[in-house]
Amino acid sequence: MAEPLYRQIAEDLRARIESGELEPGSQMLTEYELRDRYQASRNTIRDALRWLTARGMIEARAGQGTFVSRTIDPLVTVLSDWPGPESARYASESDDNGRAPSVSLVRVEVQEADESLAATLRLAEGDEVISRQQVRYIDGAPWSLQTSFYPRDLVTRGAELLLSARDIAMGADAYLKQELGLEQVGHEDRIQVGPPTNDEARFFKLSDDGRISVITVRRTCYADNDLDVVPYRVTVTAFPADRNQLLVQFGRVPGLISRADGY
Amino acid sequence: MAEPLYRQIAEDLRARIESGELEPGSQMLTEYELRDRYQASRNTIRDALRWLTARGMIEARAGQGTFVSRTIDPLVTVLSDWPGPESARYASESDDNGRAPSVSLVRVEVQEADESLAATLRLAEGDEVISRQQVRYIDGAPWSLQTSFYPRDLVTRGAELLLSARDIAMGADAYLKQELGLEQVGHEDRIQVGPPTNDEARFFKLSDDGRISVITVRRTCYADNDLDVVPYRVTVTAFPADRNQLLVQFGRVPGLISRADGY
DNA sequence: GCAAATTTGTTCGTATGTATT
DNA sequence: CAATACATACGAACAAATTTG
Repeated sequence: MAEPLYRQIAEDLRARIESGELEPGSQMLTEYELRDRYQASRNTIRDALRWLTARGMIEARAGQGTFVSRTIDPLVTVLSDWPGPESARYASESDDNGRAPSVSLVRVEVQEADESLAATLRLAEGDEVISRQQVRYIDGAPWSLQTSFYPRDLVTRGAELLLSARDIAMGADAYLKQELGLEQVGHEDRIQVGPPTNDEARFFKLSDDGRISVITVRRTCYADNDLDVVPYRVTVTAFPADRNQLLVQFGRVPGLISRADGY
Repeated sequence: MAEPLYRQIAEDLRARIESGELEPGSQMLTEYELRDRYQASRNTIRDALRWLTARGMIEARAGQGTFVSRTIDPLVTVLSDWPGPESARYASESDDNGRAPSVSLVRVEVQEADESLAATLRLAEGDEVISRQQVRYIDGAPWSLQTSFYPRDLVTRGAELLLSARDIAMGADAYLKQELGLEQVGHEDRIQVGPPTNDEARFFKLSDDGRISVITVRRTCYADNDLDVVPYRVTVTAFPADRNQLLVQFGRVPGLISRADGY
């Protein structure tokens, strides 16, 4: 057997979708109709449909039918211009498409730093950190989930608004500068991609087949400290890969004002 | 039925894997043994295993058995320090793990620009471009696939080595500067994640279930031109998401020398 | 609001094919 | 070649979700 039957059927359907014969959003034949059409068992048809589902080309809705996937217009997040977790500049990132973004209220917790977080923030494992979580919605659908971690120490030193479950109106960066003289001089983003956690799948309403990956951006922000730089915040953002893209700009590029200050 | 049987079984196995009871690399019980163990049919067991496979937790090998996945030590590619497609600095990116990287010979072709490429390089659709393709291996396994596109015009103006199917020893950037005075002043990276194309799946030996996403970085490089900047190269790199991470640094961060020149 | 019809989801049993040891 | 283990394929029945009358 050169190709299994279910793959042949899947390839045939794929060709019809890619040729445009089956339009995005349109309903496909039912499993029983496809069984008759291809002279195969329903289970074999289901294997073929599963193959297409795994590639995001179709989606099945129980009780309704199977539909050709619509392509999502991705939201582009500019990392190099990314102001931080609680900035007012969110709205401007996507309104070029006329979509309505919104940001949830902040959920604030005091947690103990795990090993990885402690190492990044140069704390001891178990030291307390403030976690500030925000959700970003577009047209009412959850789009990204962001959690910032600050050493508890910053509150002790005067940045008490970090414990407030509201947006910091001036932005966290400006606030930390005003209260503590803490100024960001650099940051590092680690980008990794993997299957969603159960929480993420539930939160973003991702199909539970693990098909859609989540892009995780872990940003460490650094402030000046005489000779060295010290980390003062870690921000972890989860972006479902089916609706997000990232953009990074360096130096002089069209549409970006050159910044001579080093970042 | 709160949870389908196959999901209950999958969750039980997942818990055993995550607890360490089933070690990475170890062989799991066979489908028939699991059928007896869980008092379910073999097909239901297979549904449970498929669920775990979709999450990359296990992998089945026909004729051998099913095994708990080993975690791959990811290669971290530093985008902000990424010199370009044909630099000699590749080797230094991963040898901290003692792995052996290598870069394939270049495959050079003259192609016609498609709509997207033409728009980015400010050409007309169908204009000729030079494509230079390279493969990167680590320990003999394909790790990333990179294709750079240059306007054909650059060869006419004197950069004839672009048509040579060998590495440009001094690096493409230095070569273009020497021959044409073309100097990179900025670049933009667009990062997107999606299922592999058939070609990518075959090339990277990804399982054909579409489980592992591919990170695509599309870099546009800009050179100076009096008032404006002009694009002169597009580099598209495909990174299988199971073995790659990206790192982006801005401003002053530990381990990075601050660059005051704007990028 | 309920009942029927439609459609996908889950589960079982069985048989045969293919890859590996 | 034989044994083992996963892969493919078929048929059947019932459950759950959704729409429709």
